[in-house]
Amino acid sequence: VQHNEYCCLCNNIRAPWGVDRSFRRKEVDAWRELLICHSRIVRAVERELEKEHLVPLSSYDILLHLRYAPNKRRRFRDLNGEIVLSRSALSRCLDRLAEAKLVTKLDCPEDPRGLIIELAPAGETALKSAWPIYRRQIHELFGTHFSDKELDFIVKKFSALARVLPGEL
Amino acid sequence: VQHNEYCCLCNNIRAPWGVDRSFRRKEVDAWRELLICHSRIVRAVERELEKEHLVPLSSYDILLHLRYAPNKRRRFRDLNGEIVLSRSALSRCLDRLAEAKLVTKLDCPEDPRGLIIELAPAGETALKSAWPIYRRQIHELFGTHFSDKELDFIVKKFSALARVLPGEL
DNA sequence: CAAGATTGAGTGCTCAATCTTT
DNA sequence: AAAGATTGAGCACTCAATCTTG
Repeated sequence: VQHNEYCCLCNNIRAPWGVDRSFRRKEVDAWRELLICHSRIVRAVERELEKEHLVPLSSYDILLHLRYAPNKRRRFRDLNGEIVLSRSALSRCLDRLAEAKLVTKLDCPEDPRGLIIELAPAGETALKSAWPIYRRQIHELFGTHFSDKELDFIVKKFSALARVLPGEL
Repeated sequence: VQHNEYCCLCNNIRAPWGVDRSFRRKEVDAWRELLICHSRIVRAVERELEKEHLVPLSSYDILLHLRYAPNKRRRFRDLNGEIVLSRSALSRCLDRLAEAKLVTKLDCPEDPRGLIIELAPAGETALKSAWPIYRRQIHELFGTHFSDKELDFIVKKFSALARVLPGEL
């Protein structure tokens, strides 16, 4: 893959229609490289999880939030916003997880409109099974290429960025 | 959004089923924050582009590669691998772009099996229209939060990582 | 058979509309 | 009207099978 010869997201001195002096080219370059790495790593991880008949990343994320929530329960409203999925995607993903008996849907005592999601035993098992594979993939495809200091930098900057970025909607 | 209270991808001292001393927690933390920022930024950018009736990121990426290719032409085979999309996704996206007259499909002289994609004038216009919006979004949601040195670091490390990562299967 | 590209079936995400309860 | 959650229609991605040419 030639990232320098052919551009992805304007890997050239000039913007598509000419010189654009008012932007930092670095910003676009950095963003482009992040996009490329992200897509490759995610694709590889998803393939590996699928191959081993394990839950996909989106489900993993949900199950893990539940695992560490008080009583292993969480309101739909709260999951939404903590999680990478959008509201409707979360709703559909929870349907699948409930169908597969990995989570249980419960009525909310305080608010009849509300929905409580509880981690089912099978959900915890699914989490345990997926972790070694996921962990190995993160290490091999990502972590192993960075030093401790570099990882500290990424954690610090990107968690700050995440807090500033718009969550849902 | 509470990334510290409830975990996304194991934001806790322990792995789901107990202590796992053999991995660097930093790796998972860094990966998690990248995932979150990526999903939020991409979602925001896509929404903004859509709102302005501009091409989505996947199309933008393809058109831009063509814009800087010799004669504004590129073989399908070559586009695949330079681009974020997978082979079948690229095929379908090119169908849409050809349908919209943003690119033209041509026969390949050297190899009858081959396919040449050419950037059409309307495609170049689409690129020009989308850039200011895209550029602004990258700046506001991403670039503005990093110093020059930090961006240099990201470009350096992630472009090196991209070269090491598996491209298309 | 391998390489280049497309296609069918299935899955899952998107927005916007909807329904229920406050 | 607003908040909480679901749903319908549409779109775009995935893998695997297919077709064509070398």
